[in-house]
Amino acid sequence: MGTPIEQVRDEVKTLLRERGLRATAARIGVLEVLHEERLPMTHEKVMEHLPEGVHDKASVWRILSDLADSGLLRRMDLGDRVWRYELIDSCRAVTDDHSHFLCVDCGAVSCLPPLEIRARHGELPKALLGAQFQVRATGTCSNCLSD
Amino acid sequence: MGTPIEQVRDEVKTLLRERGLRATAARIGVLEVLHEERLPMTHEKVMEHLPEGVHDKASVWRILSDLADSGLLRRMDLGDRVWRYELIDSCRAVTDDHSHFLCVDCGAVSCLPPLEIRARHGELPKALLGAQFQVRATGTCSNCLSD
DNA sequence: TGATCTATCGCAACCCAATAGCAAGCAAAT
DNA sequence: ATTTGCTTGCTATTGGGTTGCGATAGATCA
Repeated sequence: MGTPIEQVRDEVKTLLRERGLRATAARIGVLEVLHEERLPMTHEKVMEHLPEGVHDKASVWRILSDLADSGLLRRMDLGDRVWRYELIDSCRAVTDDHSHFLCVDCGAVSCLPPLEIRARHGELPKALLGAQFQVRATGTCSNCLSD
Repeated sequence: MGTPIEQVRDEVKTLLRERGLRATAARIGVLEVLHEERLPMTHEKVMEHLPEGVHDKASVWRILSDLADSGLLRRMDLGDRVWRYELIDSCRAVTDDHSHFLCVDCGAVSCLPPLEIRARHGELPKALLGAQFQVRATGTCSNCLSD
């Protein structure tokens, strides 16, 4: 059935076409990068890993937000005012809306296990029951701690 | 003891001087606005409420971030990529580091009661024990729901 | 396989919140 | 009242993100 890379490429093409999007080289490249890293990446980081020939800032920005709109990527702001994108597929096993840990030192991002939120005293206000909660944890990761 | 407004002004001056900051008209104006609103405000919103004579965008930006650095304001990003500032003093009664709710419809911000976060299964990873958690809730506020 | 249609790309110019640099202004100490 | 140096206000710049538009190249059909 071809090499693992070809296999990923085929899966990615299918994903795109399923949503009525053309499977262009640029989109495939972006998705492959995200597939390989399996973590939320900034536009800048994605650019760094892109294959030769795909290097237009605006295009990659458009690709990232189009793919997020069509449900292939999750778009998030971890509080440092930079959008990050993550392949939804690679995290579906964890939880559909999981949280992240951002190392304030090196900027590394990691995924957190499923969390739950409660009021510390009494119950949550009713208006909040339908709200969407985003949790982010910031701190120093174990790598940076040992330096 | 003077009018309530004069009283606020005096308190604000004291707060500034306690941290070695000069009690200038611009800083006092910013703090008074924040004191009156008692909610996280964007730079833009602060500008709208400033008294005559304080009009410089860059200065207000500097004031806001200086005051945040010196611990008078809390600086936060509620996920819409705009900094908001809130008088720490005005919320001390609630909790020292509380969370916020942002209405995605009208943009109104409100404070949440103290929350606690747990892992849904098992325990939190040890690395997270020293981390700082920020929770933000987004949704539709009761005002907008009834429209 | 080649023609055609049109989504997408690549380029360049632009937007805007946020910062930096610097001279003039003003609060505070003497 | 004078001096000192923190702050302001103006201007220029940065940096993440966006837009307009002609050119390119997937997808579809003959």
